[in-house]
Amino acid sequence: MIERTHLRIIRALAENGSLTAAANALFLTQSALSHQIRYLEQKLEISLWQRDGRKLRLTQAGELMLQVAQQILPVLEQTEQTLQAYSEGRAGILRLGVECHPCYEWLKKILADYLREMPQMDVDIVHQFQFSGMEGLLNHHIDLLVTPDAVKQLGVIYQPMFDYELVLLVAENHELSKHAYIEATALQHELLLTFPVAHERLDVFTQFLMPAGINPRAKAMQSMDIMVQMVALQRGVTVLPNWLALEFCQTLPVKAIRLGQDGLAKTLFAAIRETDQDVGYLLKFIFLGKQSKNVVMV
Amino acid sequence: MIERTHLRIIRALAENGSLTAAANALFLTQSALSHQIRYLEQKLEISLWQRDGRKLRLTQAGELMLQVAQQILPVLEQTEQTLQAYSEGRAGILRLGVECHPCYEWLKKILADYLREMPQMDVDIVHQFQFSGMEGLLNHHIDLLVTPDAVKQLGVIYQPMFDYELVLLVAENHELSKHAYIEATALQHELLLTFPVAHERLDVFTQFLMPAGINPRAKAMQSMDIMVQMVALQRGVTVLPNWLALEFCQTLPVKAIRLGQDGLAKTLFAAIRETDQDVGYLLKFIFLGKQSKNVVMV
DNA sequence: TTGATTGATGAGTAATAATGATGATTGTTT
DNA sequence: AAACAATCATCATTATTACTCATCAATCAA
Repeated sequence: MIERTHLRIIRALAENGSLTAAANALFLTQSALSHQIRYLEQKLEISLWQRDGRKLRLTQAGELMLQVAQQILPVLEQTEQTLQAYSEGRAGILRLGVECHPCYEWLKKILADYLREMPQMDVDIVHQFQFSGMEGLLNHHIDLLVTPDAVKQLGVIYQPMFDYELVLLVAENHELSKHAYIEATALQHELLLTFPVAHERLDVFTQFLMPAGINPRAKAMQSMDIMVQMVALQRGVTVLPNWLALEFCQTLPVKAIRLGQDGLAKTLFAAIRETDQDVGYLLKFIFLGKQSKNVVMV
Repeated sequence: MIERTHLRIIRALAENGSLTAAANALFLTQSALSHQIRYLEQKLEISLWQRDGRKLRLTQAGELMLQVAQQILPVLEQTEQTLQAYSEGRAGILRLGVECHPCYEWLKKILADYLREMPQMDVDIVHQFQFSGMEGLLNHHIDLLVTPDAVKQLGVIYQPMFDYELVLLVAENHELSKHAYIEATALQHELLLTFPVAHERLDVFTQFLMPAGINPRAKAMQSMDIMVQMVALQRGVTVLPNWLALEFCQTLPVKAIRLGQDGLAKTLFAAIRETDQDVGYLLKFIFLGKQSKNVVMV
């Protein structure tokens, strides 16, 4: 019954004083407005205005409609603006998932840039999942998953963002610190400090130690900073992304050493649902992620 | 851009789970809804939903639209209901003007009935006017004027509601109380207690005393009740509508006497603007006013 | 695999909205 | 007073928009 036009007409009439003026303001003819309101009046069996001389005067019903118009039209106009922002990928909620500790460290470096460039965006970071980050992505609990494992999955596409290398971190005066690189056997009798996750989810184990049949003592630590402190005090060794390791090398007596002759190369991927391939704010994140070398590698 | 249909469609989709179900709920075809949203999506360059299997899932933009729909649609629906009530004359604000004291007394008797029969109506009573009640009516400060003077006025029509008679009220043991009626000369030496308005606006003067050239002492009183008390105590006489006078006769030692052989007949009119001739809540008031004999004459 | 369900899409039709022309009324100016 | 300008209502016509029908593609269950 009551359509947006009717509200617009009533408001324009109130603002411009006459139907003709209102029509001009709305880029329509006076006739059009007259008809529109007439149809509504017929439907509702009500009078919205009365002629008073050659002007129109709103009836009580008309005044009510005007109030409603002044309440509703701004909401619609605001909504259109916000949707516009959505469409240009400027606004929305970026729901990010991160599963691994290095991913989270990397994300912290990236995020400030993203928020600076996308002032209308909110960001939710999820790192606890019922089952896995992938499941969170498929269930629409998150819209983008930062992961180093590009496991093939129907309906999900991956974009590589950031290449890095996992390196061993040892104390500067540790005997291994003299080597340019080490083999798995060198770790046989070391204490390996790790993030508190299953060994199957740690690349040092799956891609370096286990293939060589080596299984050193390991100790899970809650805080990365304490982990590194302990390395500096020769109470163990650990494995970190090279860009993190390099940072610590600058402030602590620790040294980074390549794992294997060729190093243990990794890539951070952005996983998104295939259906979200052209969602602006996701693409923007991926774009910034690909530029992250400049931000992360100080 | 965003029209009511779009909001209805999004809401129906959210409520019914599928487009087809939503279409049924709206008595439209699935195709119609699909098209409508498609056009809007094109206009706004935005996606409101995505296919997810054979169901649809709202995007963030769609969720925003849903919120807006849930905010706005109830307002419109409520407004239509209220307008419906307006159209049937059930709701609105009855802005009444009263100029004379007897009118106000009469109104007090009527009003309860009106409010009882029109539960959704509010009533404003205006008795102070810049210039006159008529001016208030023409300026749209009031919509109905209760007046005993049906002065011809362009654009204003009168409806007679209630006939009454102005009578003299004297103490029971006053010498005039023996007469069935009195002439103006009988008041020559009486103290006339009046409402606090100019004598030209009092019918006793204009239609009874002045034509006979009589000009008794007069005293304006603020309260009608005190005025009558003083009459009962022989401290003066006064003139009241017969139905008010009769009430006092039942509780106080006072008597009502006709003014002149034929009595001083009056009529209360409802004055409304010609343009409001078929405004329901005004007609209802006039209708009840015409039945007021039963209410007022106990 | 088949069949049923659901949504998208294109073409055609029905319904609605806008226009232009005209007449009536009102307020102003000559 | 009379002529004029401004304003709104109304009618007939045209332009636009919304809806339906038919059909296709994709999904899901039997």
